[in-house]
Amino acid sequence: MDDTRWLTPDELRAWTRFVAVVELLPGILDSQLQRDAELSHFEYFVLAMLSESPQRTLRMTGLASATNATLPRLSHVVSRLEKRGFVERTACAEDRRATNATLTDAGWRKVVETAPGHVETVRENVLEPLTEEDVADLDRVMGRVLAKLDPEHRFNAAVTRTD
Amino acid sequence: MDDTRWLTPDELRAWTRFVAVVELLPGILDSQLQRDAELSHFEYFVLAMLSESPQRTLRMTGLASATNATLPRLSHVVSRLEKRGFVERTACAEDRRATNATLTDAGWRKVVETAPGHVETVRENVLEPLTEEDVADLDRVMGRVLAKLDPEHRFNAAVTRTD
DNA sequence: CCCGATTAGTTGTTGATACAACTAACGCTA
DNA sequence: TAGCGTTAGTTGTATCAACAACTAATCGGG
Repeated sequence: MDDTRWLTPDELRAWTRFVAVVELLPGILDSQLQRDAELSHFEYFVLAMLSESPQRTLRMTGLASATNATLPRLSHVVSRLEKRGFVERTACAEDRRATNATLTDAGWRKVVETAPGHVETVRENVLEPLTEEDVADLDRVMGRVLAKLDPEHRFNAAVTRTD
Repeated sequence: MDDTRWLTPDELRAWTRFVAVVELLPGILDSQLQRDAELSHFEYFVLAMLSESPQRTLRMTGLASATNATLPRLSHVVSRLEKRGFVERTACAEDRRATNATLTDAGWRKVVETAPGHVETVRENVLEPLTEEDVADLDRVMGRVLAKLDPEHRFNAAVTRTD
């Protein structure tokens, strides 16, 4: 009945630590951004993805897939960002079903002024305690896991590409 | 004005992949547990922490800190689990302000029958794509990050301990 | 022994996400 | 060009988490 392949002690310890970090990290990122920019990490991520896109514009579907959001979720978030003046919706010329989300100048400035604090948080909490070799190992290991979780390389498409 | 220490290309790539995994993993864990056991990952985690504790019992405060939950959040979750018969609240004898949360027999059975599927999901999505060396590196790197994020070793106290 | 401060926990409200249902537009085929 | 299936996006509802306010019990001086 029980043909479960349980984790070895080494695997268990690695997994336990990993899942702890996965639980803790979002809270760290969210609270710094919330405090300093009144942005959730996801909202910041949406703005950042747009800021790196040609014309600072992406289709809703493309943006959803790049941020791993469902379309309904993204639609709500973009509505909020639109109310705050950071994003603009424009009709898509080629396909009248589609909607383009464009980063406004105010949105661009928001990203520019928010990024340093965010980077500092990442550096302090994640990169700082790591050696150069650790960073290389992290990159390799996460690359392998990511290949499993996101084989299509949809997530964060602008930056993640290996090729 | 801009004395930000930006990320090097290597750091950026490692971070980008890491944050992608951090975004994707909770959804994977949640949906498997929701589908197979009607439990969120957090609910499962609460039950699992209790199952590993002496007398299958923990104070609310201790359970909150071990699961990185605020007390209000935990209180609500325990209420739900109590309604479903998996957990019982009992008054604490030594400190009448305190409440003990105890895993019931039904809760224990729930953990026992849910664990294999969960472990299988973890194995398939995280451990499978990794070599033995990768697992060791993951353990080391996460240990270092965790030491920064959770210096008190409160999270998952039963298993994470190094000593 | 009593009063302020702290600790433990619960409850209510507000905001965000998931899920489902819906509208609108495209595209293929007959 | 009519109709069916698919794709793009929005809107409404139910659930869960964060935050604040609250109650109750303990602790630590005077």
